[in-house]
Amino acid sequence: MHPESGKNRDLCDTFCPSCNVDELREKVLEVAGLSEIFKVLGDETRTKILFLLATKELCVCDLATVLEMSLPAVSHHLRLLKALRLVRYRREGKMVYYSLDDDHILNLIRQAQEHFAEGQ
Amino acid sequence: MHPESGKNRDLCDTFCPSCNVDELREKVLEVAGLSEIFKVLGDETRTKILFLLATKELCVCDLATVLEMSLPAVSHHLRLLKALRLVRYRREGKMVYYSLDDDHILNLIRQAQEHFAEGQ
DNA sequence: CTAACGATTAAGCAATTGCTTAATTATTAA
DNA sequence: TTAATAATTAAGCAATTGCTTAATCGTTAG
Repeated sequence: MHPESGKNRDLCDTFCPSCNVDELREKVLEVAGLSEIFKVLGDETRTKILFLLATKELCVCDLATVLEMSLPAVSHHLRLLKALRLVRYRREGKMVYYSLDDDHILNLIRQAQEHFAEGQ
Repeated sequence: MHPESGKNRDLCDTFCPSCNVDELREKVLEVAGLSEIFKVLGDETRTKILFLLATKELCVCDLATVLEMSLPAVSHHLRLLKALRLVRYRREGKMVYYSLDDDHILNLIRQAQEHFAEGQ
């Protein structure tokens, strides 16, 4: 095998060029927890909801109509978005209006649109 | 109920303020298919892989070591990333080296980092 | 050739996800 | 109060996901 030259390697027998495992493990911590945001947007319905709410506030029923989905299904997604503080809600009589509570998430969507637009 | 004033509404009995369903359905098409990118990044391991490969090319075995995962598990993720043209690979002897094939995806990760950094 | 190693693939499984229907809550109108 | 409507919640289910182990492929060394 190879010497234990500060590389913590258990799998490969060979060395990779200038690869310090500890350093890389340290570095990868920068993106820890990040996927939670991406998971939210990983569902098409949720991206659509956020995108729609970015233009104006809408009630659950309207969202369901536009998205052609059942009311509980939409409500389920809104609950998640609410828990992550991405949307806020406002009750008005029998209806509950939702709106975007985090403009920053829109940048992510726009960035993805660019990515998508740039072919590949 | 309400008149069919070009609103295609099936669910609510009431009108929402200045809400044209057809228009919104049109608009929402802009984000259709977008969630595919987010789904990829929705898995922590994949985000980590992309982030690591952004710094330098690494073999599957090294990735497995750094991420403390089994080799097949990592290979599985790389296969997906390869299919989406996010990474490229290069065989060198017994080892296969992967590297980032799409710098644009890094912007998405950075943007998410900003989002994360800005509290909440 | 055979043996060893890195990587991939296959099969199977547990956990998660996103929906459904049904029941419940909140509000308003009669 | 009762009835109706918008929304939420609960329970259950099918599909998907991400892993595991085992088998296989590709390359190199002996």
